[in-house]
Amino acid sequence: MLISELSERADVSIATIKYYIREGLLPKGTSTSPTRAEYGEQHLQRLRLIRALVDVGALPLAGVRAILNAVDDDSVNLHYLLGTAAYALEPRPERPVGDPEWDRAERTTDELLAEFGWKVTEHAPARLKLTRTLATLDRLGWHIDPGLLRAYADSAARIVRHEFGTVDFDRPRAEVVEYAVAMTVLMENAMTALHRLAQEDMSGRVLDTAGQAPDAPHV
Amino acid sequence: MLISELSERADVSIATIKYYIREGLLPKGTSTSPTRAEYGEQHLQRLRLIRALVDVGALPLAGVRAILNAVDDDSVNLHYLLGTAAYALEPRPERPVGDPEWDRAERTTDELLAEFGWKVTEHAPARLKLTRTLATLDRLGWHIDPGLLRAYADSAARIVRHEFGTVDFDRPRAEVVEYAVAMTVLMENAMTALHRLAQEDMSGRVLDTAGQAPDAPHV
DNA sequence: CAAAACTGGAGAGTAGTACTATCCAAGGAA
DNA sequence: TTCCTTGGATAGTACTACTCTCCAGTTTTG
Repeated sequence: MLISELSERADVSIATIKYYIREGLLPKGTSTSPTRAEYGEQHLQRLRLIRALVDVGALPLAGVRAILNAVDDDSVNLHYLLGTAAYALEPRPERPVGDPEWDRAERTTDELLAEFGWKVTEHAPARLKLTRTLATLDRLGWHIDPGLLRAYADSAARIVRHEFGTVDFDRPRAEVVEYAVAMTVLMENAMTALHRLAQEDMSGRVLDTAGQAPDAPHV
Repeated sequence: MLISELSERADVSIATIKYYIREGLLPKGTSTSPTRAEYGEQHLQRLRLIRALVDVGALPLAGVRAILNAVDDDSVNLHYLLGTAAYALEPRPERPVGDPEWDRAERTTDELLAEFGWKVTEHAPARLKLTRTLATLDRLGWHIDPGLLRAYADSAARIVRHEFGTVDFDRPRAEVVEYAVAMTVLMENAMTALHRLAQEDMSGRVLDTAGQAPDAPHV
């Protein structure tokens, strides 16, 4: 197909497709004449994946590029690829030194990981993210209930067992790899959405709502 | 305290503090002379909350402003405030018409909400977010296992019960309100971080990792 | 008491991200 | 043959979140 058809089928403007090609997110079409190039189904699928990661996953293009490079590199195994996705999802926060809140948060994180027997690398972005969140809450004067944290971790473990149960590792690598990336990025969205829905339901049950509708934003 | 002390204690540059005041995120200090103004502890706390929402919660400043306006408005009850926070967290996605994937996803969302008995408004951003995520996965050719979705929802319900258990509704309103906002925004971070940590652990157990370390980004 | 440093306030300038628009000459379709 | 589309390149735009510079008045310091 020509670029115009690709543009229409993926619902992405030609200018944007050209931009993605320039930026190395999408491979070039195969030239058939000096002013014509042919695009295939794989271009369409890739374009849809990019849009999904950008629109739904809210990833910066640099992150998308990092993930796609790893996806395309056959020497990268799946565990490592998931790691790459995790890195792309989060800019690496640097660890402040001599910060009492950070040190306390780090201890809490380490204890939790030990308690659940989770083996993750020292520099896993998610580990730093958790630590930073706990340190920030501490700095704001709120100390998180350890039981709540354990409930989160317990839920995470349960969910991940479910997720891995749905992966068919016998399918072609490219397919498994794209599925894994979509799982990591998109289902995280679904999870936070469900969290907020449960919160809205619970807050409606617990709190007085008489006279105020919660369906109009207060901006 | 003067602006320089506020800047130092909150670890935010004077220029940025001035910018926040201009943008209406932070109230002015009380002027003591034409070139001097006094800032109090509440300025410091507010500044820390802004930084937490921006840095850890990755909220845009417009979203932070919307939340803070609702926090400061005593006529806004807690249920409504949580709704405001939810709106600030997500730009309202518009609903495409005549899109088969979207319609299927919407049906899945509605069924799930009905099954769990969650009462949420029609236009809840989280509801649209979930629908959009499911529609996107559908468009990419992956159909989510209903059991997995139910596992997510189940975890969300369990977590929210825990969260509401830790809130002391008898404390002063300002305190409860800030706690609720922090809960919504920051603990979501903690949740996704734990999800990724559980994923890394599981992927290390299930997949071959020989010869490759997952702790260096593939960029 | 004079020089240096700091203050609040205002406006302009900057860096990064993600496009979007314009131009061009060569090909193809009506 | 006339018009439209194409690939390729370059420049421009919109938005966000600061950051810088300037100013005149005010403290602080030597």
